[in-house]
Amino acid sequence: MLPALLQTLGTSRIKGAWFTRYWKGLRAVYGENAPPSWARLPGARCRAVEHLTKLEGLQEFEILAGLEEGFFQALAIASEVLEIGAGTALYREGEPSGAVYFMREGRAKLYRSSSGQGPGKARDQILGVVGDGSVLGLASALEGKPQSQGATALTDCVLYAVFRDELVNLMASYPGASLSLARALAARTRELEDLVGDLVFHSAPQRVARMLLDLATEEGRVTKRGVVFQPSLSRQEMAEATGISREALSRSLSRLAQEEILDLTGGKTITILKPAELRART
Amino acid sequence: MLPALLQTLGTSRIKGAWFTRYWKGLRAVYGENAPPSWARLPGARCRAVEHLTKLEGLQEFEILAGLEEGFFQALAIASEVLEIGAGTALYREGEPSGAVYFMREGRAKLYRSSSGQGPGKARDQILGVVGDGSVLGLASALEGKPQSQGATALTDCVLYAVFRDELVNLMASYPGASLSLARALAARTRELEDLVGDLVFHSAPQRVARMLLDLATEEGRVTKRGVVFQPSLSRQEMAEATGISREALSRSLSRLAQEEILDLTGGKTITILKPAELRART
DNA sequence: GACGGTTTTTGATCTACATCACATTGGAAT
DNA sequence: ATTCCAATGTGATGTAGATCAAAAACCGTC
Repeated sequence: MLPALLQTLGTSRIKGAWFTRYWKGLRAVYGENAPPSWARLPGARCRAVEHLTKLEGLQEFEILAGLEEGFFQALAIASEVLEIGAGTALYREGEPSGAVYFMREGRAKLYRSSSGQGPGKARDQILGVVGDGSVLGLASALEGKPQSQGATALTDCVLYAVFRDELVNLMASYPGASLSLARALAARTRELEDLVGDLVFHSAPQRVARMLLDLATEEGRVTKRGVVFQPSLSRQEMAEATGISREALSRSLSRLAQEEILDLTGGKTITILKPAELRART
Repeated sequence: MLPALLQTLGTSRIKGAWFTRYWKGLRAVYGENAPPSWARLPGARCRAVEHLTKLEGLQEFEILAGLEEGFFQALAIASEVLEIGAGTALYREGEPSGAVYFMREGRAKLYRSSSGQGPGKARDQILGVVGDGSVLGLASALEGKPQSQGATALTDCVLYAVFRDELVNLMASYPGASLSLARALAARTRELEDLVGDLVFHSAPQRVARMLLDLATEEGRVTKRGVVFQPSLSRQEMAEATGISREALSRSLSRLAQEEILDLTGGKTITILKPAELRART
């Protein structure tokens, strides 16, 4: 591979070179040695927690189940407990990857922004909504590249934050941990593939139906009338998760309400009256 | 989380439950213990290769660079050298994950199919085109789930095949290997995120331009007239990679040729006459 | 309660792209 | 060459969903 080729095409063989540009921009803001990500989170409180409490908390993570005692001890020492309020950005796209976060409690959205020209024109695409027990920022941390996605808390969250380098060191010492975290990454690739498939193969109403079912699965509870839930996503965000415009989402929902598949009259709460019917629309 | 909820919604909290259905179908065909994937590849030749040769070959993989001698020894013992012809399906979506493949030589496409009703209606979406030095089927192998994607050789390929379980064992013994492979997975998630971003943020002509640049970066060479290459993808496949219809792709290309950005008169070869201009269309 | 601002809904229009139908090309087989 | 078949190109048409514009609902504040 000749450098001439890359120069002529203006591309780079290393995928995501695009981010490097971003990163350079951010280095200008944050300086060469970026401060630990959470040190500059506006809504964050870094809580001092006893070692034993941290240890117990970490051992509850399903993805870490079965790992050696020594690993948990080390991870507890390396991690800080972090509390952030709903709406706080945990990290932004293009920012240097400083830490990895284990979500103990709360929900967050992972998203990507279009570098859309002109202010007010930028669009977001939600890549996933994650809850208790997930790992955030792992991929970028392993690659040692800037964040490929943004993460924002949808509800108040409690997280364990671990510095990138410390996690990598831990992974190098505890093979089981690497394997578990690799599995977590594998699960994310599958979810992303699902997303791609959904986007290209299904129509907007179908995607809306699926999105509702997914949300309800995570956030709903069964009642006599159907499945009731208060979505953690605004309509705008639902549209971003579905990959359509806010207006189109609104119309889809109205349509489903009109057909008495949904009940939207409850203010912020949504009731799925006919789950089977909704599923059939997938 | 109540089972009642899952049952009412007809969903599953475990993402990708969909594949389990596929898998069950395939078990009916292949039986409970599926034969090693490559044993039933029609166009495959399993070549007996000396240990030392395998060892050297494996050590050339960039993603494995710097790992311990012992790991390479073990991997060489565990792996088989496989040759498959252009067009051979390495594995299919939904098939039980039997092995992981290290691509030594050749190019392959990773894709997902729509479960489109009715024959002749099924569509494919190409998730990526990979070349020398890539790992195929790793994510599904780690998850221990059926393949979430299909892989088909675009050119004749030489691969090292390793049984799923053997690779997992190796990873558990050599932490460095887990870490390296986790990095490979991280890179794939980034590429998938790029794909999602591309699909939702950019128009068809923009995606075509990017696809051409990406292909040319991998397969092109610089000449006086511009960058020349023989795409490993057919027009149909280019369309699938871009997420548009074959007709739309054709029109896009014609348009670019008309504007003298491309030269398509060379039969199967494409010449990018004005790389900068093409890049500007991104 | 009335008020201002944000978020959501509804309506009307416009367009990019899919789809269908058919023409053309190009390459393998003979 | 000639024939055949698959792959590709082009033209005409329809439509899903974006976009623009404006009304309506919601929400906190006074």
